[in-house]
Amino acid sequence: MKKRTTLKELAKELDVSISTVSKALKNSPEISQDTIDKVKAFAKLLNYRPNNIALSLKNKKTKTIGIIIPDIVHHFFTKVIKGVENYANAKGYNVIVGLSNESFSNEVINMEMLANGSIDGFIVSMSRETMQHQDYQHFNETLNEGIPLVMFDRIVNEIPCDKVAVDDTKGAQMAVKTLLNKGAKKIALITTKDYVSVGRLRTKGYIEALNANGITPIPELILKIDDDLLYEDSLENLESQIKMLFAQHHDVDGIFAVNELYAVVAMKVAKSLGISIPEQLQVIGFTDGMLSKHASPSLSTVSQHGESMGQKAAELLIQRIDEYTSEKPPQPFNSVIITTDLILRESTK
Amino acid sequence: MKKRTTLKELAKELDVSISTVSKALKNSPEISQDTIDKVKAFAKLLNYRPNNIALSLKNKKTKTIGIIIPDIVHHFFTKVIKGVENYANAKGYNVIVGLSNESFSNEVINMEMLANGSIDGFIVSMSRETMQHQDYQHFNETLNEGIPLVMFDRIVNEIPCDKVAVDDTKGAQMAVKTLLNKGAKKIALITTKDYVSVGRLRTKGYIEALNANGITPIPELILKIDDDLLYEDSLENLESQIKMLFAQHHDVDGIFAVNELYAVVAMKVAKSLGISIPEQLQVIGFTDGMLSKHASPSLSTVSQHGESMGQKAAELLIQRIDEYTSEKPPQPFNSVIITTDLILRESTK
DNA sequence: TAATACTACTACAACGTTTTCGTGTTGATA
DNA sequence: TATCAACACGAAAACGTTGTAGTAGTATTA
Repeated sequence: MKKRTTLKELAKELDVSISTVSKALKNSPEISQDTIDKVKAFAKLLNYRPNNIALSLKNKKTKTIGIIIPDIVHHFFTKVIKGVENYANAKGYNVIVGLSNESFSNEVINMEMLANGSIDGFIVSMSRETMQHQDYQHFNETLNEGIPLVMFDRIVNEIPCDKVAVDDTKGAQMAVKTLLNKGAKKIALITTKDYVSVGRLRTKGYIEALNANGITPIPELILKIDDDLLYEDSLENLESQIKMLFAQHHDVDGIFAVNELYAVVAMKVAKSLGISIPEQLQVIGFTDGMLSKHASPSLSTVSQHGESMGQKAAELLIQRIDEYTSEKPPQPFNSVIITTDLILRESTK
Repeated sequence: MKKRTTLKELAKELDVSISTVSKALKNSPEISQDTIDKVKAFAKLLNYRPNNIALSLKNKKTKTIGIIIPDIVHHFFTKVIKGVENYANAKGYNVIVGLSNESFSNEVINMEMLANGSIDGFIVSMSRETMQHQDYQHFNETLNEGIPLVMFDRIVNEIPCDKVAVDDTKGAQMAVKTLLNKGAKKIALITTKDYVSVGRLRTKGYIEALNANGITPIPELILKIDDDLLYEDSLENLESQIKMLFAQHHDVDGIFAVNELYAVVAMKVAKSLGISIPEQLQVIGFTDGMLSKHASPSLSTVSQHGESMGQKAAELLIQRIDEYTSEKPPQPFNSVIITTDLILRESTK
């Protein structure tokens, strides 16, 4: 196990100064071609590679961005990470991932752990708890310290930063409108509690689409699921609520769910009750993940283009980092909307 | 936008030396309580936090580990990351993610990008291309530079390092044995090409289980899928191969697939052919992901415990990092096997 | 009262770079 | 033969820390 080669070592061996070595490796015109060749050859021999940490310290930039997400076992976030990685890597940046596990304190701790010089900027999707508490102090502190921040998906207006989101309302509208067009008369909604911004916005889209078609939304058809503990385990609660819905409203012939899991579970319950899809019941979900694609019947869904979101977020962030370091006049903050697409599969007629 | 506070600034304002400030913040007995209190109060006021990069440079350790995986849009890897993150964070480490996208050169580039001082160690699952080329030079170089490395899941004996893997062969054996016990007589296998180590090992388990029960494996029943381009898109190839299998062997009553996607697709094809599951055909997959849980019928599967793998890998790596820095006598390399569990659901009787 | 021992600090080197500002040697010019 | 570029290189500061090795000034001891 050898130690890493440093400029100092090269200098000593070649009997020149550190400066000379450094300049030679950068093809400085100050250095004779002879020396350049010698230094380079020797550097190659010893497999010299500049120490990134030293460079970070000197340049005051780490070429690393931090992405903080609530959950990594989740197709959508995974796609976003992929988009971020792709763009960031192409720009010479590394990506460091922090998981909040939907917990406020984890989010804060994670950000503090990184905001000590380890990263040049953040890409964040808030934890559920943060949305609930509406405590955005850690974001503002980060911004005050001069660390740029881009929020995505779960965004909130109070924070002055760049944002990337999906047109949740419009996507939901489109989905519900499509169900109506395909003949559904009584459409139920399975959504989250209102503090989840995306759930709230998609609910809004659902209601607007109904209103636009002269249908008065029926509160009983709107299931607001509290998925505090849900996610991986204990879907029973969800299943039983859906069962009750079907029991009380046997004429429901359309379901719009704000994520693919809810939609798939709804289909499962429906099938177990002998309801045929899409003949008797049409279903559309949100987020185009593995589940939608491989469910049976496969699920029509609103695609969020997570990878594009990640790319855009990374682009905005790196742009902002450049702006900060170049002391350019600050640009106004961007709010980019990634448009959704409706992907029709077997769960709709 | 303020700049970050440094020791120097604190020192100047308080009219003491930098050393005094540094020591005061660390409660050094060299410093009077009076000064300590003053320094701390002022530091809090200015929201001082030590610069991590400077510390990394000084201590020659970054408290960061790099994890290189072939694909992040994949439940298993995602679970592993979660496990790594949890353990690493608890130990004060950050996790930086590199994606190879199953490409050899991406893997090499990614590792080189990080092996310049940015990280203290690697956790790696090889790309498919790397397995194919059998070119492990970049791993060995990394090790030679004194950067510890832990491989997981897709491992290979040639590399002298710690390893964490699943008992692929045994897990497959168990699955096939279970199918046999549940009455299956003619069991097909859907696996990968042999250069994928886990596919090869699971195939081995399949064959051994059959042999142990006095059944001679039939080559035609073994589908070796070339998923070079597959994954996200173009499942048609896979579907048509499975269709052909059923056409030629209508009496197949069991399927073991080396991942959940293959299993789910197999079920889909079977259902489309009017084959009932689990009555006429029983199916078991590998990897307990979202698909298995929410497929219909839900899929019996061999659970890999990705999170445990990640935890264990992180544990081994951090242990090794500590060993390297403390100049302790080197311990022999560990090869940890995470045992699999068979989770029985609706796709088996 | 001089030697000694604390106390409470400060100076400085070091980690590995880059970069600015010298500086000594050539060769050409007046 | 002085003067001055041009050339090729070196010294040193800087990035923000930490820790070792001083060093004043005061208090204790012989």
